Amino acid sequence: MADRWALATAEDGGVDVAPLGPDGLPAGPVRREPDLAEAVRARPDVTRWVWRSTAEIYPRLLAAGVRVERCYDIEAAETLLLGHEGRYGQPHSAAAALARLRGGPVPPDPPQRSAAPAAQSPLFEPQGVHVPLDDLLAVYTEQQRRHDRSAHPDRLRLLTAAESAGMLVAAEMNRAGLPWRADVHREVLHDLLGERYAGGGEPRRLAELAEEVSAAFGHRVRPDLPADVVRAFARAGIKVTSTRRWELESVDHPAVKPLLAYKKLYRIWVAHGWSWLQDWVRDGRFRPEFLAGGTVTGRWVTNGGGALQIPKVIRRAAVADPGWCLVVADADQMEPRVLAAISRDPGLMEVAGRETDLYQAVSDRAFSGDRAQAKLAVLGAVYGQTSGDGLKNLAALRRRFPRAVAYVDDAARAGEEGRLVRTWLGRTCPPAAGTTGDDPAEEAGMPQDAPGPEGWVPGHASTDARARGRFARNFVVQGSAADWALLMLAALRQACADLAAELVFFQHDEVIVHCPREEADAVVTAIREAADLAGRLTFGRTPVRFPFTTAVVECYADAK
DNA sequence: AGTTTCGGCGCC
DNA sequence: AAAGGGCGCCGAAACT
Repeated sequence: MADRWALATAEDGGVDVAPLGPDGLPAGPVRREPDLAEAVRARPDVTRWVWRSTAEIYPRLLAAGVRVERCYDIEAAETLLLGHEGRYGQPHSAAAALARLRGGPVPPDPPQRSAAPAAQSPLFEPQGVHVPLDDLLAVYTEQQRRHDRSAHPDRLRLLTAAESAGMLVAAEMNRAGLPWRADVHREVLHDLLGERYAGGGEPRRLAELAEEVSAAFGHRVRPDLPADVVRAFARAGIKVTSTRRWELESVDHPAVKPLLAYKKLYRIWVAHGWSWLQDWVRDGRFRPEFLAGGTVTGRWVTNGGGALQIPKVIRRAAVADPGWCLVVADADQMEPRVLAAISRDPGLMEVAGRETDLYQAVSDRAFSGDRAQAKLAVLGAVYGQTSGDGLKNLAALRRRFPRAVAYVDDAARAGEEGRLVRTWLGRTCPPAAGTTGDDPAEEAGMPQDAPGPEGWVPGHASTDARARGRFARNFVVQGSAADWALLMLAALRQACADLAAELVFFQHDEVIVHCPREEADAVVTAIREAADLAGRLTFGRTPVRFPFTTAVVECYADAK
């Protein structure tokens, strides 16, 4: 039996399947099967399913208890290939790809489905899209050629495989959910916010703090309205331009303290309060919808529930099932390690070749032991800091790690000049990212670095172009880190397949595995091995190591 | 009345 | 000390 098969869904709920040869062409007759899940279940030796969209097909398989080993997601591949070819933003559906191949009107992509809170059962899946198997295969074989035509076909193929694996992991995580104790969550809310009042208004603690703020000003002020607060400070003779915390912190006025306390708690209340619990937690699981490849850098996003922004205090409610535990694993200083790997800077690679604290080692070499300064400098280089201490320290960083800084500087220049910028594996930055995209000069194809209405700024680039430069600078690091993280996840997923362990959470450089206590050691080992393997696969032979800090805990809040 | 943008802040 | 990258979320404000 061929290890690679193609699959196309049909209107009547059935599927067409066909084995593929090593060249990607059909190696046997197309078979019509009445049921998707049974068609896949009946072929356990298939190691890779080639299909249109994992997000639309795999949840149906998981619901029927069918797991697949690998897949090739044609629409995810199309997105990556279009970006790589500098055709960012063109429709990525299989139907659009086919139209481009055959000539003819290219259909726009269907609108994105919005998230459904867990409280509403998703009974009504949208009407599926069905592309005939022959058409899918035409797109697929052309995609193989497009991979081959790229500058680094091996890397781009790896990226497509990793993105496809990410789609599988996301679907499995969406099915599993993060173990969540609603009772613990309510306790935390009550401790922080006090009782709720009937009528749905502010809880007690927020109401008290609002009273304190009003009392401090001597008149009624609503702390949740920035305009109200700015006006109140003005009446008190204090000029503030916003109510951001860092600005208020330097203001000497008795309202500041309760105001800052209010804002902190208000945030918990509106974003992760009782209504969040109602909407997103069901049957002991928090169920966000993870979307692999949801950002241009390759980082994931979640649809609903703010799953990637769970405040530290709220993590108290993420508790393993009885007899199980959470293995919480956090990659140590992922971004500078990735910068070392992609820039091949000898000094930074040497530092990143140890598992010990990278920022401490950088500071020993370039900042006379001041770790905080070293960290600021490194992050400033990665984020494109333009002022402040980070910029000053950038010079020291450049002296000691010239290739690393040059690498991100080159990316920034390419971004400013509107050239394509890619991650290590070939994910491509959209040329106009970081801007509003509605600049008339861009539409008219004028030079991207023409001075804008704000006039010429030092650095020989418009404000817009410099924003693109910062974006591109960050993109190569953040995006290459996402490349590595995807491969790490894929490897970890395969290791967990032999265990009862389930991946339940992923956040850029952090992963949570829910497993029986007796599997914890095996999972910790699997994470370490997955990180090593991902480092080798992604970046080739480098001395750079990717250590994780792991914690085996019952409660997420107890990790680190 | 419904939709989009803004402000502020949570996470990395 | 000062405000650089990526996101999502919510209510209010600003629109159609």
